[in-house]
Amino acid sequence: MAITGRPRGFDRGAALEAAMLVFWRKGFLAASMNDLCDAMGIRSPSLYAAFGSKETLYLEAARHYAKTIGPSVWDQLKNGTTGRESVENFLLAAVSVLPECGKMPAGCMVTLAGVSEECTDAILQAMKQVRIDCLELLRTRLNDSLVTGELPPSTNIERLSRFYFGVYQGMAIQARDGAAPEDLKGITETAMDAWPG
Amino acid sequence: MAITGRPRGFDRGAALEAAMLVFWRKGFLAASMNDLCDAMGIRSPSLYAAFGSKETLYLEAARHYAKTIGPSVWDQLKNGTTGRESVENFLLAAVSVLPECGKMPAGCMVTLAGVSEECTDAILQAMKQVRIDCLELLRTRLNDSLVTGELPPSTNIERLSRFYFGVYQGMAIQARDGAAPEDLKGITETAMDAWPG
DNA sequence: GCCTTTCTGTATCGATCAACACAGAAAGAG
DNA sequence: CTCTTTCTGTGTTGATCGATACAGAAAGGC
Repeated sequence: MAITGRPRGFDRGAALEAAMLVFWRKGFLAASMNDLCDAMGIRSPSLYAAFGSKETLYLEAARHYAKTIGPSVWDQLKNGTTGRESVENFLLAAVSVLPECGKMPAGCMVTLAGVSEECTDAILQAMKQVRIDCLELLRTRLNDSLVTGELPPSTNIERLSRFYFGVYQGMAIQARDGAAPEDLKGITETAMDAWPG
Repeated sequence: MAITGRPRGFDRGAALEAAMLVFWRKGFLAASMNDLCDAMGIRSPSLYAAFGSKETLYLEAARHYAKTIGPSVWDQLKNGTTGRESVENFLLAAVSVLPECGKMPAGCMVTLAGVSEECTDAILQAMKQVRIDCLELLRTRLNDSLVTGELPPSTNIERLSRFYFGVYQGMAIQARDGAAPEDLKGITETAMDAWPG
């Protein structure tokens, strides 16, 4: 069956990107349909036809964030010969990504989303799952360092991964408050002083 | 001039406390007048007569939070013979305050407020000022340890205070996600490993 | 050409938002 | 008692929310 009917008059991917930026900056509830339509350059019937609803648009925007923005930070956990180096690279990537930069809002969309009960249950659950997955990435990397002997056998991996995750989250909030990259870099360097050994 | 007129039929302080809990849990935007009136046990004309508007009610609720909840954590910075002990007491207080407990929502109202642009400018500015004041409390305490010689003269106080503030903020977010006190305690203990020396 | 299909623009839906008008109720002052 | 003052309850305001109905426009298939 060939495609037929009037073709869509806008770039769906570009519209999704624009919606992501609005949700990232304002959150789910504060981002009104007017805000979204204006940023996406379309009218609401086109939005609903292409994305379903405000809620499903948010979920897709969050997935888009996790695919395009997230990896620039979290993939750094695979970049490093040692666990310590990997974690430091991860935090340093956060230093350069979290501050406001051009059209990109400050902070992390996933970290700041759903911390207040302003979203639907589906959104809260989805965002929480992403955070669980992120924590798991840290846990996995640190566990690798445990089995290779880089970390002493007595190391509490759960505790250490939660700590570095918390450092990332704290940096995300301070970035929202306008912290400069050098401020965040200081946090990173101090956090690395807590590395075991 | 003696007081006259029909006396208020509700406890203003108790109503403010109830409003604080609603704002704390849901945030400014998601907390509707209906939510607030129900929790406070009054009708909206009484609310407006006693508190002005939703915005001024929020600001007063935030001040109430800063006077009643905040000190249980931040006053610990004065409790300790050394700076290290004070900071550890501060974080341990956060461990016991941040998780959900009875009617108290999880997390820190000030930390979670105004991270998304869902509030009025006045609220955003007020909350940011509170966070600035908190950071200053840490900076002051650490500087004391610098002048007493507990911390080496080369210590970067700005960096260290931002670090421990970030740890607190990260703990606040993880508490929102349901982290248990023992999870937060692990973060605290790891963070203390970063103490200079 | 015409038919079918899909998208776009206008205009609007009911619901909910924060805020308030107004009248009655509850106190003290005289 | 009456008068004044202040608070409470009912009901409603205009604005905005997310979401659509509907008609016309723009494409392919025939």
